[in-house]
Amino acid sequence: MGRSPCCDKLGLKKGPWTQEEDQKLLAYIEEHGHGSWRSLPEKAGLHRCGKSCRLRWTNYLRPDIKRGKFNLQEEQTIIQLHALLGNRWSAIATHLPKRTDNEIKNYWNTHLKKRLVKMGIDPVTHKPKNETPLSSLGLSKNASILSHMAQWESARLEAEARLARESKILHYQTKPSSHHHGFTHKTLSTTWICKTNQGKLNTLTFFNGPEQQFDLFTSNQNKNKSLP
DNA sequence: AAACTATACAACCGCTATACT
DNA sequence: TAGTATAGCGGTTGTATAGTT
Repeated sequence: MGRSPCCDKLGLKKGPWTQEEDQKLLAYIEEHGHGSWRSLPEKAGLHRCGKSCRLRWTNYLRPDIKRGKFNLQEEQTIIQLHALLGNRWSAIATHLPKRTDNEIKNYWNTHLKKRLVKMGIDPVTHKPKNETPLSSLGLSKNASILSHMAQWESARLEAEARLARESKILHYQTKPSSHHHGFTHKTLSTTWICKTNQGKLNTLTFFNGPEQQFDLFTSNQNKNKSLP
């Protein structure tokens, strides 16, 4: 309900962090842990609000963060998970160890989204933008894209229905720990069969946890699943 | 070399959910 | 039970840098 007023206080610094500030924050957390973020800045000798400190820590200073370029595998994972989850960056981040939701979100917005648009795929729906009939398209490239999209759409719809059912079950079985999206991604561990538009069957293993294998589309006819 | 534009990403804002009193 | 503080989330903005004219 109540919103933190900490950032509104006068005299608190905003904008890019300096090395000195980073060091102060790091040193404090290494020694004491972050504890209450609200009281941390004063204790650490920083003229920042607690929220700013928390973001700096979680998105940049945390030692278990992998920085630098995303590799192909990571890119594919993001695209695939985005097709299923939409802009649920924190949920996507749980399947990319050492990457932050902020980093993934930025990478999606600056790289991947544009790439899909270039390919003629709507980055929101993950469907081809213009519903041009197959026959009028250059088949080789577009057909594989459309095939890919059809498979994903099929899986996505199946997943949505499944998750809707599971979330109800989980609601009774456990107290949901995650936030407003209504279900706990981390607790789901499911493999099921989904049917593509071509009537083929795929197995889909879903969200076993960050350190376990994320294995979508294990059937043979889906070797073309990867996007360039 | 300077001005302008595009890109990348760090950081902030405002919201909701949850924990606590 | 209601009110408040805090954490976490996604959207958006600001700024530094690279590229182009």
